Amino acid sequence: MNSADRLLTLLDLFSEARPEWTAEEMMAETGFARPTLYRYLKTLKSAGLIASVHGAGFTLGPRVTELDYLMQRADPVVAAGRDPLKTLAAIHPGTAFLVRWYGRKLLCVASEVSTLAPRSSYPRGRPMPLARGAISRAILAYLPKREQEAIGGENLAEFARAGSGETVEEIRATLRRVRRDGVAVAYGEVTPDVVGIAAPVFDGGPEPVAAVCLTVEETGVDPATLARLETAVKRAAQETSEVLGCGTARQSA
Amino acid sequence: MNSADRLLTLLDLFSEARPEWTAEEMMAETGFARPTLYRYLKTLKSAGLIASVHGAGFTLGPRVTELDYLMQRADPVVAAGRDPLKTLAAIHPGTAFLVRWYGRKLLCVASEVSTLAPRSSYPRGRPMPLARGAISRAILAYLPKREQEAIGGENLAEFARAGSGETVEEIRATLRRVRRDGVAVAYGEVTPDVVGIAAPVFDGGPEPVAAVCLTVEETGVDPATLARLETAVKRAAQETSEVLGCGTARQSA
DNA sequence: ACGAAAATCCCAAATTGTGAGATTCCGACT
DNA sequence: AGTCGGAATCTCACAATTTGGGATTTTCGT
Repeated sequence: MNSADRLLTLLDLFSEARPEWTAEEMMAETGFARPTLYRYLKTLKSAGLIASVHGAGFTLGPRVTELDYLMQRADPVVAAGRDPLKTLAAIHPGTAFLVRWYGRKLLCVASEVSTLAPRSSYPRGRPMPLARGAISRAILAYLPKREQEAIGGENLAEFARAGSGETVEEIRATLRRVRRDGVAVAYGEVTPDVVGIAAPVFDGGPEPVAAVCLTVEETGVDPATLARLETAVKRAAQETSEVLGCGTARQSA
Repeated sequence: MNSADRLLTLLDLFSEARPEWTAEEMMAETGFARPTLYRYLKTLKSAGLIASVHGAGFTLGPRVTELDYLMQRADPVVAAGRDPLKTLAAIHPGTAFLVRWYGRKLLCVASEVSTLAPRSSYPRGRPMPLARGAISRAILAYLPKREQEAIGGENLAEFARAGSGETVEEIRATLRRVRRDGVAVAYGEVTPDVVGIAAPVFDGGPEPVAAVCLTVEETGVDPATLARLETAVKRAAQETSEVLGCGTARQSA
């Protein structure tokens, strides 16, 4: 681990429970010597990634907000999903949102709310679980076997709890069904009393880059309605993929 | 400039116009040797600040989004301003938003929309101009003389264009009036046909940490309404300050 | 399986980073 | 306004870490 890596580990200190750190606390936590720590802090501060708050302490800085704003505005996936999400949300009261796949991580990146009292919210930046919920399955179903096995093996307990299978092979069987249907459905796996319906988004490459998800209240979703919503979610995902320059073929591949 | 500083300059390459860079392009732009560049990229990638996209190229990475989410959720200013913003937006159709002051930069951090067809939007991360508009004056009015002079001197042309004064002394006179009133008003300085009304937020320290701003359509805002809105904005800013643990005394100091 | 581009490795030279302690700076008090 | 205390920076000797040209390996796409 080189000097730059060490410097960047300072960013990992900040958490929701502990968003503010003094230099002394950082020294204790990281073991860096005083001048070294201050050199690192100076570098991060001049880059705007951290800011010193009045009094004594450091927090994450404005550059983080700026960069995320930039990312959001320049993200072709967000742009492509905007209209499909709006259309989708208008079909049924609930929340329609877009979740990007980052290799080993799922993050909400955009959402449209069409109910006055949403059960849960899915704002940009909210992490979604990797091993349960409709989104998880909608993405994993389209990953190569090797990755499915790796992720399955590392999260067996969570997959089992969600009812996706007790073994890697069972999990893969569940994922094959999702792939056949082109859509995943989950009942209260992420939020109680909420049904999640998700389908993958492609940008031309072999792996999905995101998923479109619609969450609605579980009460009053009869099989016919569910079927209608599944179709709508698939269509939204497909429209998004097409804007990203992906032929429809990939979707069913 | 040390190695870590150079590494972080890579983040500055990304812009809305150019959100994706190949390694070759980065080498050409920065002058880093190939192995050096790849070492830097590896470091940033393992920190999640950049991601390599399928094909060939790099973009900003998921950690940026995660960190901003964290920042937003842990930000006491955002939390303190939530209810006051909602209340404020309900008073008149328009947009009520909160702008944080970061030393030399103003960034929107939260907003509430109460009109169906907003003239402009003020999403988290949007930068606001430093030298024109109600927000600018609401913040600058409460900075120490030295900083007012520095910022005034560096942006004379922009202040003049906004009608805030042709010289540093004139600008300071404008700011004194804002300070006396406790609120700043601007007619179409940032967005045409929109009136901005802003007041500063304090957290107990001597300098403001943010401003509350309300923007409404210029047409149909008679003097009486304006006076009512000014009072409402001041109250929202004051309420926010009080939640942050600042006595009301500071506001008029 | 093959070829091209992308990413990593190797290693000698030397630039840069490190850290203990002293010092300066800045803000908070009276 | 003056003084105190903690926060941030400086100094400098030592050496560890970074650098980069070129070769090599890996990873895709076809």
